[in-house]
Amino acid sequence: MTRQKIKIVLIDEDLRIHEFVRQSLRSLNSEMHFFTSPKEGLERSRHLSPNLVIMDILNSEMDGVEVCAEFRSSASLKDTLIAFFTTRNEDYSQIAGFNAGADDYILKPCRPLIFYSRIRALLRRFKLRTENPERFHGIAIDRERYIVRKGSEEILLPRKEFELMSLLIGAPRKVFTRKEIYSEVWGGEMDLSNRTIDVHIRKLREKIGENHIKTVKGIGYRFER
Amino acid sequence: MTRQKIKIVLIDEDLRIHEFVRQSLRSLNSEMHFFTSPKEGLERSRHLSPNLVIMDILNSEMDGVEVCAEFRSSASLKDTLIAFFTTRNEDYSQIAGFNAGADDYILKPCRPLIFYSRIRALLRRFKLRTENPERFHGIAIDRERYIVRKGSEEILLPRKEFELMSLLIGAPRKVFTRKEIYSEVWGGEMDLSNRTIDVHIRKLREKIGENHIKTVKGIGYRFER
DNA sequence: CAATTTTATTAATTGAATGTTAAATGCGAT
DNA sequence: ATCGCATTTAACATTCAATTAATAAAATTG
Repeated sequence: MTRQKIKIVLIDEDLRIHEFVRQSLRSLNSEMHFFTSPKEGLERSRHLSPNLVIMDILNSEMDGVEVCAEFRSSASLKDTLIAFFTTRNEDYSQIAGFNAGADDYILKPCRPLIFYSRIRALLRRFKLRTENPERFHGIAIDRERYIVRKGSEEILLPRKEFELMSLLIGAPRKVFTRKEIYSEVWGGEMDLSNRTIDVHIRKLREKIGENHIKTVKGIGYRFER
Repeated sequence: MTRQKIKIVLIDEDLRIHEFVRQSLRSLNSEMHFFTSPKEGLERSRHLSPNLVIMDILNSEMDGVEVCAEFRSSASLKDTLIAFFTTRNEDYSQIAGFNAGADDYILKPCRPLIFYSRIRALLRRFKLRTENPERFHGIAIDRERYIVRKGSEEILLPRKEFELMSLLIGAPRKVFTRKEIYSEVWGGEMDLSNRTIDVHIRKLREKIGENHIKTVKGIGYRFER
């Protein structure tokens, strides 16, 4: 099994922090995505499905705690590790951060090595969790190469099919409503007479096997196994 | 829900710290074991298999880092969460702690609420991994997966049955009138000659067992565990 | 205890949601 | 522009949840 790169998202308005994080974590084999706007970071994360998000708690447009809560309420992102990295060292701020579901709260300024150690400790736990064999069920997506793996087979999918697959697989067994699917994969509102989701589901079932995507009539679809 | 108690081991020479930890974590549903000697703590832990060990890094007889390394090299304890709780705030000490496999490094002194938040964040991650829903007994709905759990059984229900079940289970033992049921699940006014609720009740009883939904003649239905 | 009302049960019917295929359209690369 | 593929639309088929219908059983009432 090709070990997947760890995906890290950083959200911070200060570009010097981007540089700090890049440098501190350079020895991790990770793919990093940098954002200055929390809104954009959150939106892009829905598709990136990062393993770890590092962000400041203080942002001009959207509070980090809100962003954190958003992550936790999204089925496909609720397992994402979240670490706050901020100058805010007030008790209530830390407590609010942890209450919102944060996994660590690191104070600025911070030595690169300490920062690296903490992040590595987080990821170490995470890996234990994801390497747990019961979680790995044959089918996985490789966003970097834009393919879906099924055992040793590599399945090439067109964009929409890939995004749809990616969404469903992001929260196995969760039922995604047609609305959810449409807004996540296509964006915007769906008109009811639209059979385009069905057609894409059909093609996915053709390619990955008929038994993986179950339909829940009147609600939507869910991915299994 | 029968949830297994979290097992916590504290190793600290200072008895006031024992008290601090006991107080700070009292709202966790945990079973705590206190030790002043790291040797004893380590030995007893081999039998206890705690979920979390909190310890000072500085001990007269054995260094915390060594203890930590011991845990990590023991097959049965390598999944145990380890948090250092210490006054040693030198960089090299923290780094050594994390290198030895620690999951968090909390500095003394520390506010009880912050301490609690950090420990809870650790356990939150951990529980995701270990909490197995198999132990659950009773009936509950899982709207995300659109299933009803009965013990370890997962019951699939069509939409209306699911919504009806969801309504009844939302207020166990409350009697729902037919009118209430109709307006909540179907919407609008019910016409009296309508037997559709009865049929749905029948199907639910078939699927979740005959004894959970009681008829209150002339009024409606109520759900009991 | 009959008469009446209410609920139970089963089977048949209906209908909306989804499945399926093919054709039309869009769209990027050359 | 044109080719090749991705995506959407359209038309028709199928499925299965939801309802209705019909009959039986149980509870309530006088």
